[in-house]
Amino acid sequence: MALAKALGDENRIRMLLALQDGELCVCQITELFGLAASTTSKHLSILYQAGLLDSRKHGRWMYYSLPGKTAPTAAREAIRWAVKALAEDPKIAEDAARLKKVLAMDPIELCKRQCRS
Amino acid sequence: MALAKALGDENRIRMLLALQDGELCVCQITELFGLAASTTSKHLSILYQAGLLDSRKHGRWMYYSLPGKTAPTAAREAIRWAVKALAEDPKIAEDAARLKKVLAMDPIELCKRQCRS
DNA sequence: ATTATATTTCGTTGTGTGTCGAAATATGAT
DNA sequence: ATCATATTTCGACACACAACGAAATATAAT
Repeated sequence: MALAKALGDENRIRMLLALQDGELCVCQITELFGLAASTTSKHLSILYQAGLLDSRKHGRWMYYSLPGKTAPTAAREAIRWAVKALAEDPKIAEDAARLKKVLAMDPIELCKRQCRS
Repeated sequence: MALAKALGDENRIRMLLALQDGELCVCQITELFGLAASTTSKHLSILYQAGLLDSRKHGRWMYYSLPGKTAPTAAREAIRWAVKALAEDPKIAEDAARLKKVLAMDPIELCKRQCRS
């Protein structure tokens, strides 16, 4: 039931799908969606607690990613459904496009800096 | 996205799964969950608008059921996921048990009467 | 036509929760 | 040690929405 609830929020499900191409850190996702960092963190925490995300801490950066095979099958099936269900959604496509820009941003100069590696 | 939101409410997803064994009318679902009739109606309406339910009016009774093959595949996949994801959920099992009692109730005498046929 | 009943619509109320900013925590850099 | 930065936690607020009861609608029964 926590799964369904976690996926019930638009921003959360979009965050989940934004991770399809690999892990992102909180500040990247924050930049991507234009939310407060604390809000982003909360959403990611909810997804994580529902088993929908893996996390990895590296220095000050917290990376979230779609879970691997270790994840409970219920969570993996939920993700597979979400990916399929929203494959055509224009908002998801826009998110993907914006994500490219975020990934291309100069990691140093950024106020909301991109934090890769 | 409406799909995920519709499934994000606990009562709604339980109502959906309660329809696994066939159509039910609003008063039966109302009895099953102990909610106000108007609340039940609203939930069913939201599920219906998301494409997750079929409906059929027969006399004064409104029957809701899981959609057939005519339904959009997105909705059908959502239902398949929900059924699978909550197959083991104790609340769903309790709902199914209570449903049996509701179906066994005397259709005539019931205050919240069962309304079959 | 009138009455009874099933459902929906509407208005209201209360709770949940998404959002933010500020403070706290954690870690890296100087 | 001090400072900078990434994230989380906390408190407050606003808005969404689930719940109810009452009124409205629809249909059957008398």
